[in-house]
Amino acid sequence: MLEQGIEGASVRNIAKEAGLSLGSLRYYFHSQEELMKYARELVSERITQRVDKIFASDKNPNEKILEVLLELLPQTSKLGREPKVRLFFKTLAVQPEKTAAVDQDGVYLAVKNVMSNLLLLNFIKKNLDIGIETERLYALINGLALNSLLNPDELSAQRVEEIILVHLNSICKESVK
Amino acid sequence: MLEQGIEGASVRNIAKEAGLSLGSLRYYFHSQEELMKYARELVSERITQRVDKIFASDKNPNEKILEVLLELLPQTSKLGREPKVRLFFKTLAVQPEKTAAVDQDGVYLAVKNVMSNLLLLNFIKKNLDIGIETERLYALINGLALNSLLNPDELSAQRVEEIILVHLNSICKESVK
DNA sequence: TCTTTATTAACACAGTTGTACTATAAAAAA
DNA sequence: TTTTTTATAGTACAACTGTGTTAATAAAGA
Repeated sequence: MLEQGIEGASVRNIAKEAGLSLGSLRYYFHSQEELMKYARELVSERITQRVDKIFASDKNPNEKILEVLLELLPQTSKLGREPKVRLFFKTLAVQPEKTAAVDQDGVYLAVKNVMSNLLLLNFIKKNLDIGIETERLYALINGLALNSLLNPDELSAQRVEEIILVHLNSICKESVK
Repeated sequence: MLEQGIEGASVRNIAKEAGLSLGSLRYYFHSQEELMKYARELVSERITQRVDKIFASDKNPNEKILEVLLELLPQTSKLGREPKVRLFFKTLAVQPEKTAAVDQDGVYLAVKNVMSNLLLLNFIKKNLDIGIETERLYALINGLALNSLLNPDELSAQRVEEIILVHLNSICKESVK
């Protein structure tokens, strides 16, 4: 996927990349859909694990939350390949009859996690609707992921971080900076 | 594209949908890339035209701006198919060596237009970086487009409008409501 | 009327796709 | 040792892909 795009992710190419024959690969995965589903869930799990690890570290909350959000984006993730591949699957799902559920999206879980943490810390400005703010942040993350992948030059890692900081500041109280 | 997804957009299927033979279609478009480029630009142009039309209407600025932004999203556009197809092309571009330039994206032009209008009207809060706010709004629009297409049930048209209104209010002065 | 151009259709070619089936080798169990 | 799983590889098939070529038809111009 990273080298040849979605079209290159054929069963044959994947088998070749894995050093297996076509028959061998199909011994483990009886269909392409099964293989794709496994990969999709694997990527989601890895992202979730990485996010949990950051949350479990002993930094201050502000740093944690920023680091988590940056970890979800292709340009700024230390994980490297996973957020990019996740977006590939996401765009692949933009197909009739192939819609993947949101709940199994590690990024959505991470965003919800970030928001409930901000709420628990009493960082959120008054009169904000948490549901709407969660979906707004989730959309921002997905949009940044898409844009930074399509236009890495204009939307650099530093730029992405600036935008996320601006957004966080806009939903957090003045005192938190 | 709308019926069978990106994979269904083969030269043969398009010819059939257009009521032409394969040879006839290739008389006008010598390659698939040429055909795709034409369609991509056509969609972008239509969106731009629609946006210009709204800006040229005689409503009050607040209404215009909201209407323009809603027009860029699949669920809320009165244009109907174009924003959805545009997103298909956008996700199609998430492929190595196939990156389409941002400048020819009608949606990006529209967002820039919205921001400079807000600035001209003196609606924007003080101390905001216009460049960053433009990219933030552009990412939000693309994210909303992606999410509402993948999850039309949770992210309904009304919900999308609420989110956009919240975002506009967050970057505009208190007096503008 | 004759000739040139525009338009349509049909077929062929080489390549790729997902899937199914079969034979072979290694490992484990009896 | 024999038998049964586990694992790997190879091949075949039908369907599709983009592209190229060639023939036939309609329209327009000289």
